[in-house]
Amino acid sequence: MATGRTHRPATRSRGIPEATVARLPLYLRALTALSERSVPTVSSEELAAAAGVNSAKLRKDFSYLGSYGTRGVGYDVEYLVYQISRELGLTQDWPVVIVGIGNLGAALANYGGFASRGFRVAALIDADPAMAGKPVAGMPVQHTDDLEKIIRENGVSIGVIATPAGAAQQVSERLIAAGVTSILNFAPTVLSVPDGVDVRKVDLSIELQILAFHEQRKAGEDSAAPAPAAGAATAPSAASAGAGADASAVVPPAARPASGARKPGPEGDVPAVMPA
Amino acid sequence: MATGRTHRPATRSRGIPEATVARLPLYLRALTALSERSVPTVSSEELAAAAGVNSAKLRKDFSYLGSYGTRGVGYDVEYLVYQISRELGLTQDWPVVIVGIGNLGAALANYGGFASRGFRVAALIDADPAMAGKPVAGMPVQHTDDLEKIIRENGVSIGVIATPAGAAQQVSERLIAAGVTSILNFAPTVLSVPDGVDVRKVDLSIELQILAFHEQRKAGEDSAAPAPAAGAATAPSAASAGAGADASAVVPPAARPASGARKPGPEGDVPAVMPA
DNA sequence: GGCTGTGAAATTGTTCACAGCC
DNA sequence: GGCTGTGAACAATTTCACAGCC
Repeated sequence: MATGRTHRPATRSRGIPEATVARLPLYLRALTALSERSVPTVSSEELAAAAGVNSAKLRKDFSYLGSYGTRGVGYDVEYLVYQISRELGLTQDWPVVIVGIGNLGAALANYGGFASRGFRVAALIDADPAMAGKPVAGMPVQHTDDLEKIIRENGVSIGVIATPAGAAQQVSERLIAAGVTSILNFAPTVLSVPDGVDVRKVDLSIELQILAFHEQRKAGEDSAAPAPAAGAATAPSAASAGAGADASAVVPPAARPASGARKPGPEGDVPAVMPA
Repeated sequence: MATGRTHRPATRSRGIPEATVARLPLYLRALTALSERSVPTVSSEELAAAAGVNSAKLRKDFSYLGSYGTRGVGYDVEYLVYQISRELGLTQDWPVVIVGIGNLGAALANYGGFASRGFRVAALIDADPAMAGKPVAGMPVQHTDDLEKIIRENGVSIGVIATPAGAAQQVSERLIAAGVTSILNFAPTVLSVPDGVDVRKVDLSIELQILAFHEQRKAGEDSAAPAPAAGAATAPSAASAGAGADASAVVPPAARPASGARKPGPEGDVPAVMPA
């Protein structure tokens, strides 16, 4: 799931499966909430419910970390918080830089969820000279020229990229050259990075597209015909969005590129809605 | 991967595996870029590189959609753009609402990636009366009181939640009651929703935690001792972050809760760095 | 009696490798 | 000759179900 040229079996890391690692932060969040309410112990069933998974999976996950529970009783909340934190590496301080202080970058800088884990925003970096020195989230924005210096002086190994897509690859190269080995990428581009560098992607529109896929299927189940949306009326005509949607959006090509008739698409080839 | 009480085999949807669905938006993005450069055809190898996957996987993925390529030649870009768009349901207009117009909500409202797919931000909603009427991304923020009305009048079936964690569950209930059946949740909470409602989560700090996990392992490989970070000096002491990190963060509990000696953690139990 | 820890089974996802077509 | 489409092998993940301990 992490990108990066992961050629090694990926989970050579130390036995803990990737899927489990991806859930540890979920468990940690649920446990932290319990800890704040001074709950001393939880059963796998309760904790699983709080984390939104099923209990068998949770127990299996924890079994990769060690035997931290007590049969007949459950798990000690504080102890487990600590063990998971340690496993995730959150018992140490992780300075991060955020590059690209637009709307999203500023939102990230202000996001409390970082600081409350072991992450410390060490610097905000932007290419716009007009931004330099302006305070965002109580911290002056610094110019890209100083990127390498900032990385090195702060011992940063994790970088967050929130630049426009066009700048992301170059920014990632500079980050990596300066010593960063993990990147969280919000720009909608595939970064190509050398071996040994981890990249994780968050793409907001991808998530929406996945929802749309399922949403469409739901509509198809209700009635036989693939009806438009769930709600009723309106739909203010003109398929292209209000503001400046690039007109290229979705145009049904004549038919198949070459050759004549083929088997139609899996569900019948008729476009449900077709812009005129 | 989608949350929601997915009890059905999940991929009863129409044969297309979830993992494939999750990659379609990636392919679509790469194809759109090619289309803009007027590239007529691509091979699975080229397209795979552009999308950041390997070609076997891409071909397998496409084979679930149908036989849209031409042996010896490759795929017709325009045709494939259309087929994937249709499969994802992007040939229709999807009005979405964003609830919670803080930093993140505003960033989402301004994010161009939505409009350029089939998504149209139909309304911005916030609970703060002071926000009401204020323009964000060229659109007046509306008050939560009108949530149900807005949903119904616009036929919205997809909602985006960018509220604080405490408000998220209640907002989701109101959205669902008003007709929303898919939710993209940015609040760091597990939403519990009825069957038939899809939830996808994006949690910024979770991604960072996963990176930290791998980062920690890397450090361990370099030298025998688990060295701090990659870079060199600094690390401005004081483990807790600058601003208002909740002091409860990470406290190593005395030892095991009950009983005496146990097998130590998988990697040896000594905490790498321990706040004094 | 209640609940964890874990082998074994079932399911899902990925990669290989090659037949089939242009 | 080049490249897609796909069965078959392989790998990862999830779920089951129950032995083992408190």
